Amino acid sequence: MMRTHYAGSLRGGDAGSIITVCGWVAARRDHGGVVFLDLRDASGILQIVIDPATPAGADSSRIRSEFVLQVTGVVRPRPGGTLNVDLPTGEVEIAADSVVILNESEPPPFPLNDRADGVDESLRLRHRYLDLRRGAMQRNLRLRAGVNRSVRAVMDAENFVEVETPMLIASTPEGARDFVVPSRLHPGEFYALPQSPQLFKQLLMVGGLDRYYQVARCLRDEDLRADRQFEFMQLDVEMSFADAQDVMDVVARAVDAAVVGATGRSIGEVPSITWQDSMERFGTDKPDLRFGMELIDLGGVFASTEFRAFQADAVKGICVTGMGEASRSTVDGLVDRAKSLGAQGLVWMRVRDGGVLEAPVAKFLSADEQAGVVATLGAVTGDLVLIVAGDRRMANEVLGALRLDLGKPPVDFSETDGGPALMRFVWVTDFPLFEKVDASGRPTPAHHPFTMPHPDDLALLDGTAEELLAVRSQAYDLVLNGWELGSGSVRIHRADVQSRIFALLGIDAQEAQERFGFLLDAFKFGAPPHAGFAFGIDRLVALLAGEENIREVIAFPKTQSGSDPLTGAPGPLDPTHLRELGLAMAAKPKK
RNA sequence: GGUCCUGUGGUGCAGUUUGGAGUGCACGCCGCCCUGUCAAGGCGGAGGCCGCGGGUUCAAAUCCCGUCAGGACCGCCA
Repeated sequence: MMRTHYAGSLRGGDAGSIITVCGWVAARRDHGGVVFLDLRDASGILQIVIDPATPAGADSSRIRSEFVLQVTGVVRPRPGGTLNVDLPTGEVEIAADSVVILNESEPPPFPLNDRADGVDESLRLRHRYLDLRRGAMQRNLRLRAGVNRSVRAVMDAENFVEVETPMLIASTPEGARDFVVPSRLHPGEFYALPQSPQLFKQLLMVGGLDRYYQVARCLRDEDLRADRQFEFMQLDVEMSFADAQDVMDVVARAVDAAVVGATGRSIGEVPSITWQDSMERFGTDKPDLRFGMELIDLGGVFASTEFRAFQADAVKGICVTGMGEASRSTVDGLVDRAKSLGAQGLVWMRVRDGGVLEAPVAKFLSADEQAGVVATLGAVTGDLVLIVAGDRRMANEVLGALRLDLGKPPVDFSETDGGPALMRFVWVTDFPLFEKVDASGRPTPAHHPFTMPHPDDLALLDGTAEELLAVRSQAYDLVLNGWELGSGSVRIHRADVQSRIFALLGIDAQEAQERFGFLLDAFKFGAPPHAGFAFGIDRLVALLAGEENIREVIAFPKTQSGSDPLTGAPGPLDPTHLRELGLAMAAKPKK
């Protein structure tokens, strides 16, 4: 046994014990005679005192940062006046009898304490094994493990069966770009890595598993973002003989358990909003409910306006509290931002005393219209009113983006100012079945092609493009503070309905049979009605950790360009390896 | 595919706007001093391809072009 205690576990009550601890040197304070060491292990930091007169003093001048030590000594209360209230172990210290240097260390390339907060991320990733020693990373990974533990406990308790699904599967060109793996035994053929276990979990329902879950790795070859990696983890759930509400209830219990475990606070009742309402009020399908600044329809105010720009499909506005004094360049920046988001322009108005509007376009607006803007938006002196007119979807999305730019609070669940931190979960329901309809009248699915249409809208499936876009699905998203945590739906469980949807999507019978024949076949043998959900573990953990970026909660993440500074991946394959796989480079790669 | 930001001793930054000697700050590192510190303190020292390449100029960390790397975003992400 190399140690008797964890360094961070010792308290005043342990005084008098003779103990052995192991860990890394976090700091060394050499007074010429007595030497203080801060010894760090997974549990925390403990002060070691080395008296030059003891055997432990022999090597003390050699010891440097990140040396690995085994220290034996007696726990003793710190002398009066030298207690450290900032340290959980601050009442005690170890008077070292013996210090064994288990390993030496070069000076670390960056500080491993809080000073590392600003260190270049690629340097941290190149030496991730050092970065992981830092308290912040230790906390994040332990938080992550706790979230996994909590959700598993709920799923287990509710009789869900954990089933693993394959990583090497057939490529399906729908949706995200697949990562592919060449087959050695079948030269010229490829496996794909799963974007999600979607089809398998539906097959598990046909297979009578009744309730399935998996903490599943998903892979998508799409560009990376602060909240997106090639690889990510989902709590994947599927339930037979269940409706949307059953699924949402289970997911809410799993998320609640994770949040309670992490923060001690329940998420409470999760409210719902329809997709339609979310788009109209927040200009997005993942609304951040931590603040207001809702989008207001000004169509009524400008119903018979003379102002050309407002004779549009939709006129919508937001009122930015207290921004009326913003500089012209700031406001011009908002105009540029709106244009870059696809707006024709952005009308802005400063609200002055008495509801007087100061704006370049004021002269084009009647007194009634100006008064209507102020009244409808509830604007007061000092506010800035922003209005976008044009296509309704565009106007909503542009204002939704501006709303976030101007109002989004930082990601932070810590207790601030003694008040409760803000977690605003919301279910977004009644998504449209189709995202858009192309020129030939062919729709693309908003969720995935296995989503059950809303029963009231089935008749619209034979309709015009406009009617197709109005078809609602039985799909639902869980949103937290503007982050899409996950989505789910009631699935199609009948071969005839699934074939009809495939046909609508332009997948003819032969193609459907080739790609998804196994699913359609399975549906011929008594597939139960089923529904499911999947939510992103990385995103939930990041939000619970107060991180803006999921790389901070992933042990070994990729950079934005998809490379790994630690291992050097991706890299070239040697010619022998390529030949074995039946592959040849079509062109000399760049670099 | 696109827009924007960043790149200066091991680390974090200032210096770039308005070209004039690698000039500065903090930390770390090395040496010496120091027996109660808490990211100890004092004194001294070492350490630089100003990401890389090209151009303009008498002169480039600084201006221009290109490129690489990292980041934020748009597209993309059923």
